[in-house]
Amino acid sequence: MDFPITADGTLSIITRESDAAHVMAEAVQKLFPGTQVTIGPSIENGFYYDFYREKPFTPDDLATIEAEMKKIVEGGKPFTREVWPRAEAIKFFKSKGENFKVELIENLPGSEDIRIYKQGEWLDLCRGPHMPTTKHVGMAFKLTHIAGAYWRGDHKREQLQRIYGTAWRDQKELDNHLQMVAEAEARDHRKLGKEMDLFHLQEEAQGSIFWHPRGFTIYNQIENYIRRKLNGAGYVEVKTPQLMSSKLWEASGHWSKFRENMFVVPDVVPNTAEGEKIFKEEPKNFMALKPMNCPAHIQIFKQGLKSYRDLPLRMAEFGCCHRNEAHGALLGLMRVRQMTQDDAHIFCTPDQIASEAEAFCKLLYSVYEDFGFTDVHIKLATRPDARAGDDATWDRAEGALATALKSQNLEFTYAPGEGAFYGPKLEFHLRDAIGRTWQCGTLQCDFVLPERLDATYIGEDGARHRPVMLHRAILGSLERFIGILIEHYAGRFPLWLSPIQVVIASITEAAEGYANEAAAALRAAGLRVETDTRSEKINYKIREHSLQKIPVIAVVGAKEAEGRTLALRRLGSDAQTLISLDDATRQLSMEAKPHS
RNA sequence: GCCGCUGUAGCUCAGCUGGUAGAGCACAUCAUUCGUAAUGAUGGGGUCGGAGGUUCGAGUCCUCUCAGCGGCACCA
Repeated sequence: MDFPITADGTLSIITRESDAAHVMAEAVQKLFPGTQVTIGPSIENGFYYDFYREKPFTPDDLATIEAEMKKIVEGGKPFTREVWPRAEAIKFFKSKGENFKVELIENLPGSEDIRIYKQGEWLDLCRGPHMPTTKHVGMAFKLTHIAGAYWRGDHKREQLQRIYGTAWRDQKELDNHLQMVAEAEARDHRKLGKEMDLFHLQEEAQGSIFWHPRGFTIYNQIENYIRRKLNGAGYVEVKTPQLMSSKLWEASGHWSKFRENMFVVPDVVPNTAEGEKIFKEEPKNFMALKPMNCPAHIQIFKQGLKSYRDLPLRMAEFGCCHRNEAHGALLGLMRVRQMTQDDAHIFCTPDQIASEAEAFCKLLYSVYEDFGFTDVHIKLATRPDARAGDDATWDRAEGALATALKSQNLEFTYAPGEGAFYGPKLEFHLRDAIGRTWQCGTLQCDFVLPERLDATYIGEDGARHRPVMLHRAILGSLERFIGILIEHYAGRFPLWLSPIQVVIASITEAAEGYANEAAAALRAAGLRVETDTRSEKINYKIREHSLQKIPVIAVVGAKEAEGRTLALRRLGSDAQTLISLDDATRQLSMEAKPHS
């Protein structure tokens, strides 16, 4: 950096990544003439640059580009900063056929300088700053992958070719980083899900999960845990229909806005004869699999008269929802077409929003703490362009959510324009193994749906009033949350969640009877226990169950049978503790007791 | 949905320029009864995601299609 700082702001000392992006762009333009440059920011652990080129880059091109980059780095060309008049900059980039740069400059606010960074002959429009020379980039970089991306993030605009890379101070740092990426990939929930026999997916039900017995044990533990939490927090639980008439979705507004993502079922009896059309007649009425639970919950709310004394009414459902997600969006457990939300709707008065929002945040954090999540990223998504409701209502709703966060000193960032059409929302994001963040918890403030579906309560004044509806979920969907949980624990679940808590492995046939007896004792205490009495060596059994990430292996041989003891071995340790069967039962069942 | 990559036994993967499929693990059987991360032997198992095409002949080339993966877009 070779200019004084004149404005307030934070300055990232490390500009290596954006330097590397510039070097990459120069290399690409040298190797692939005619390629247009667009933008190339630094990102977490790396950088990317988007190029416009008819022919996409191939994985082989990456090595060629890297080699060219190394030449540029060795050249040690100084980065120099220039400020150009707008018109000249536009003229220059136009003459080079850099249409995207021209568009960028034209869209810069009039007051802003057109800053150009040069590295020898090559130059780029850039805010900067940069290090003194290209040599400062160093050799510890690597281009990691290629992807498509839209110009300006707009799917109606040109598709660009994005090249991602990562750059570090020295080879050791780079190796470290690559090593960490490899380790993170080993925690991938899809890989562990297969290895640990938790669930699977297949073509015939793409985007929907086949839960295996072990995976479903985890699922049930979590559902039961949330149920206890909700009971303790004053919720009531309901169950609503899977299929409902399109009329209800029309009334709620979802039919017009989200129909293309709904699974619609014609309300017609199909033909069964071979060779005939499936439907005799063009269907007139349609049903839809519910993509969300709120309209159904309002139907329950509307049964009978509600008084202000009934509010806040917190209605929960483990609601199974279907959304016809775009094919390219599906991803393991993280993005599915059938999901079960830990959903609830709080019907309340406007005065109650703040206290309910606050109580919800507390509840959410107590749940996340039980699972050991500390890295939670909160976003407050505000009014989108296409929305229902007037601005005064939006002001109130956004204010209430912000207040709830501030009152608990929770840090958050604004996501302008990303709210739902009916109201603003809080999003609670968690990270997966490779650092991607996923929305899990949410709290949404809705003044619109109660209006559309005509929910009312009788106020103190004897008149009908509109309740406010708070949509909220803590886990989000069981599927996604379990996906994140698998990666979070790297498959090593705490005892209360582990599908199999104890494996009793016998050393010889003579111990088989005692192994079964001990298993029965542990099961009677509520533990999930399996026995392994195969005629295999104990080393073999230990290895197998350790790889299966069984938290406790109890070895029994003649000695244990004789003394009615268990030799316990914990996952991740090779220490053995000899303990009486009675004590083990007490101790393990205590430890396996789920949270509440 | 868009761009790119991938798709071979239950799993992980090999199969160069086209000549009618291989390994390890797993599984089955037999032997072994062996104290804390892999006992040995034998055996069964795939037509190479699907459809079509080129060819005397295709896992290997071409077209279409489906799915998965990496991103992008979307996400009530």
